[in-house]
Amino acid sequence: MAESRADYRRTLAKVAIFSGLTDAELDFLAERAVPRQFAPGEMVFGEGEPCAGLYVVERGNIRIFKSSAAGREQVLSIDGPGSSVAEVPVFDGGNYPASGAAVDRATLLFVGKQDFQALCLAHPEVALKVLRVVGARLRRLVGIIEELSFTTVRHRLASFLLHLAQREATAAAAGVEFSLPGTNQELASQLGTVRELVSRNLSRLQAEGLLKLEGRRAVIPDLKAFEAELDPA
Amino acid sequence: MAESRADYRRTLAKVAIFSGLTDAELDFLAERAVPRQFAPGEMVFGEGEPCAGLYVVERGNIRIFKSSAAGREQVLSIDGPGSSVAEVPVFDGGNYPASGAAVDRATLLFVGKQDFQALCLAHPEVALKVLRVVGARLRRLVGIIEELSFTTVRHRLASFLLHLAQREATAAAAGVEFSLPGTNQELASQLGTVRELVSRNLSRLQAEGLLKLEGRRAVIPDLKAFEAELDPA
DNA sequence: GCGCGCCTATGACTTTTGTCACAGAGAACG
DNA sequence: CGTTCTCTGTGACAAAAGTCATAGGCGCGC
Repeated sequence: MAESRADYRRTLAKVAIFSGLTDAELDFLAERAVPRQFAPGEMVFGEGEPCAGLYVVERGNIRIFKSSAAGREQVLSIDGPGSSVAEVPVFDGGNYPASGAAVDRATLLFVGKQDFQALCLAHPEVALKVLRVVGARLRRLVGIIEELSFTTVRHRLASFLLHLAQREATAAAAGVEFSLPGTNQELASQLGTVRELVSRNLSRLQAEGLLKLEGRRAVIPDLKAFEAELDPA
Repeated sequence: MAESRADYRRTLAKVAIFSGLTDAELDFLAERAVPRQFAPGEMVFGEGEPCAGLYVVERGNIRIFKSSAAGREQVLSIDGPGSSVAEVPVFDGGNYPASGAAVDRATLLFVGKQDFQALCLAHPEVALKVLRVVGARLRRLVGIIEELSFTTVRHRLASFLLHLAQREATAAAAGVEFSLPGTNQELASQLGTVRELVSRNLSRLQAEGLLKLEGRRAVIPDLKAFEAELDPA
């Protein structure tokens, strides 16, 4: 038990909103944090449910999304180890604004609402850190709105691929190779569209020579040309 | 001077994030707040500019929006008296994520970044209140994403009209009358589309008998029927 | 290695959205 | 009163998004 508590503490210390806390303060949280295991695809919380507390990702990834009556989903963010999730509803007392589900096998630490609020009152800097994190989240949402409102599926897909490529980018290498994360369905729900359009647009980019596909491996032969595709449209 | 400072204090006291502060604390802010007047349509701040502080709306309305290279705009929110604006970039140190402009003749109070941060450190509850406000903002953004991603322009327009009508609603009256705010262009940028589609969809709703228009005055003859339009689609 | 389930690709089609051009209503102003 | 400006309404298109149905690939387990 003492050992796992030490583990939790290590996990918590890596989280942006808890950085800078003393060991004693981390222990306060670690003692109260409840670890929870999730299978791939398992729901962590559902949109509209009352919020009991926040989660910290220890292992795996969690996908935050909205779902429509027609069965479509729109991903709002995917958070990995070291991220915290659902800080917001903890504070405004409302329900979860969106659903959360494990992408893969994931371990999360649950921190109760009251414990967290107590911590914030005792340590004003924590609240400021939460605000920073929430600010980043807000920016991301604004970015999604911008993309949905102004750009085409093709553009969003290209921009998504570019981000993937830039992560992998080995300096100024000619051809960047990377692999497509998840299924086309999952890509679609991140881009705010449907499976078929992802498939079609991938084909189209390939036909135009901007992209080469082999299964789930993708290569962008000419990064410059690819980027140029994003500017005008 | 002392008089206008008392005015500022009155204004600040009405703002959600400053509620509960003592008179002395409000004075601290009121002394440092800088009043600024804006003409209709005038820019308050532009997307990407470094953020110097937040604004409190004393009179008038401010529109927060994104604009695209192609000249389209997407409104994120419209805030009236008693609202605060741009709290977020104050905390994460980044630039303004969107632009702000006065809708009508408006008076805003500017509160510098440092003054505000100092206040938050001295009064942890303030930070918690900011988090509540930001939480509401975040929910609204998620709502916009949901609508853009899942629904048609027609649906968004109908839902917008319904909200207007419900405000005006005199109990369970048969026909609700209200007036369309702003031009079709402005409506369009709130709904994430273009002028023509607003015009066309208004015509269509009218042709279907769900709506009656006379200039900018609108009447929904049968609220039930109108609402029913939103459920299935 | 065969079948099954899940995923992809794609053609054909509909609906929705957006663009362009232009005509006309209505207010604002000299 | 006529001019000018802005806003609306609409027809005619063009482009993008989404739907439906179907064929085929790939991996996994029995």
